[in-house]
Amino acid sequence: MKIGQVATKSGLPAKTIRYYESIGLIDPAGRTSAGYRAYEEKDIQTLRFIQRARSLGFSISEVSALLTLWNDRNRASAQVKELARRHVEEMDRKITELQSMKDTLSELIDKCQGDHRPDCPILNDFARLNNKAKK
Amino acid sequence: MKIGQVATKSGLPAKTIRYYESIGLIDPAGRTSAGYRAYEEKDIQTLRFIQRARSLGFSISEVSALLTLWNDRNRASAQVKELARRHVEEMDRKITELQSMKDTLSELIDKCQGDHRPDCPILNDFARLNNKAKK
DNA sequence: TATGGAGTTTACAGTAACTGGAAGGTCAAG
DNA sequence: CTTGACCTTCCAGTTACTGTAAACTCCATA
Repeated sequence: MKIGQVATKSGLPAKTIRYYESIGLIDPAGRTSAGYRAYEEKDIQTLRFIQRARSLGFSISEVSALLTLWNDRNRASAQVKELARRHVEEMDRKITELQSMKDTLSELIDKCQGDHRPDCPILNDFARLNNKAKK
Repeated sequence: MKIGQVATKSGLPAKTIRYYESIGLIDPAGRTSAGYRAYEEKDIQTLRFIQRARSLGFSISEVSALLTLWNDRNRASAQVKELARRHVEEMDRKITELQSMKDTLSELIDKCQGDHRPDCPILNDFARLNNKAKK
């Protein structure tokens, strides 16, 4: 199977598959006599695994660890769970941070008339000297 | 005032201030006879403005637009409000996406025993062929 | 058989927003 | 005069790709 088909089946762009190979996330594919990359079914499995993990926000290096665990018949599920739990915590931090930024900005927006006049509480706030903490 | 002091007062690393100058976000600073960058109070204002906007998640190019608006005595606050509203929408999208990823992963984690045995619903899910939609 | 188009190859550059590090100049204190 | 703290520039690295170019390879049709 050539890279285009694998791309379709795995949900990853051909370009991305080559990239993953280049950084060593996946093993180099075999080659046809013409130099085209040749894949098998199990490669699609691996690529889909990666696609799924990436879509859940795992970084490349986390995916790499996950792949190792996946290929380890003797792994303890506790290891995987721990990795996943840490990832969820990280996501929680990001969500909280985004939410807090959003709340702050939303408040500012509510205070702004948003008309033809130049007076704007949003810009005023940005320019204020001490806005580390909200009173 | 030299860059170190400005860094402290603005809340931005000196390195970052130089970077902002290099990409044209801020005007090149004046120089002392020794070649050191020399700043005035109003520069700190600007830098703090940038710091604040960046801390609220605006991209550099959005900050650039905001700066232009800030310096425009004839701006309409509606423009600023619109820019801010779009940014909030973007944040909302990100929050929703993160939350959804987190929910999916959390479910998987709940199903995993997390003990010494290798069986792991998390990895099983990653390896499954069709997990685009959850049934 | 020639040609065209789709798919493939590599290599290099660009993206966002910095951050780290090296090599060297400047300045005030001791 | 020598530290040590700051300052300068320049280049590389980070994350995870994506875009582009030039050059094959393959298959089908004219």
